Amino acid sequence: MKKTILIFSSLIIALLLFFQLSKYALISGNMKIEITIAIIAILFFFVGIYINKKSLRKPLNPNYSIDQKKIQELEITTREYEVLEGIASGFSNKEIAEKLFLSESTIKTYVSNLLVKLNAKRRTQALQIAKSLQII
Amino acid sequence: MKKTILIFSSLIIALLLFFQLSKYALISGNMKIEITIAIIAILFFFVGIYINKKSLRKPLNPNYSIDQKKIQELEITTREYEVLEGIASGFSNKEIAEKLFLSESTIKTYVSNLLVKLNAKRRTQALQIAKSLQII
DNA sequence: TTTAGACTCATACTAAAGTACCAAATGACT
DNA sequence: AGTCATTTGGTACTTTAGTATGAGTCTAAA
Repeated sequence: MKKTILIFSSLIIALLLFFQLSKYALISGNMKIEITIAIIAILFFFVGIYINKKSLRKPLNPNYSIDQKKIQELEITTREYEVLEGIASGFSNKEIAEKLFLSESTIKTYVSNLLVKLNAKRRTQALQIAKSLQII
Repeated sequence: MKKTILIFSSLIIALLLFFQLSKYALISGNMKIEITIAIIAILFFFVGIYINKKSLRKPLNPNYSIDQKKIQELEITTREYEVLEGIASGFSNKEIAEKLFLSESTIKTYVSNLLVKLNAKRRTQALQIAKSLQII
């Protein structure tokens, strides 16, 4: 936010200076009116692009935030969620077990729990549902 | 593409007209130079914003557009891709077979082909890879 | 100090998924 | 006419995945 204010203030100052300069140049007859207008047009064209880019960057990222509330609502525990992440990464139960230092049996238990909680029949369906619920 | 050209041409024409008008207004002394410049500045500011939005809409949505070239590069056939979509929707081989009016054997063949082409060991990994390659 | 929830693991299954081959029909291209 | 890629399917087999059930540990709360 502080940065934005700084950028905008310096922008305004620069523009004011530019106006004064262009006015002086016109009065002293060193510059044609068309060129002045063209320069201003180009300048503001890019200012518009710049401002627009700055303001657009923020409302775009939030598409990727995970819904923590939903996870709690579904009563998905920490371990279960870790297993879900493993599934999303394309790991087998054995691989997930190795990564979490657990036995494959334990992973199977968690997977079964997840399938019930997500109302899915398969891990791939669990992924699809988890994505639609934005919990992954 | 045709639309873009049309918009730009009409934009250029409008600008040329505006330039002529502003010059006339200045010569006839009906308008002050500062006002003219201010109008031009504001106009181009918004033109810049508009153009930017137009041109940004394409590189932004493409986060969700599938990479057809990649699909061809990987030599994934139509049927194989349809099966991949079925997997992404969380369906079992049998369910995919029913939806495509094929036997489960055939689906298995396609799945195996997909796994080779996507260099994956499991269907879940295939999904993860397919997503990272933006082909799904 | 019970109690409930989360975490852990095991056994014994059944059901999917996946592999390795093979084979035949089709359609486009040479 | 012959080649090539695609599509389709089958058999036999191995490997994962998933279910059902039971049980032990630990911790925080009632």
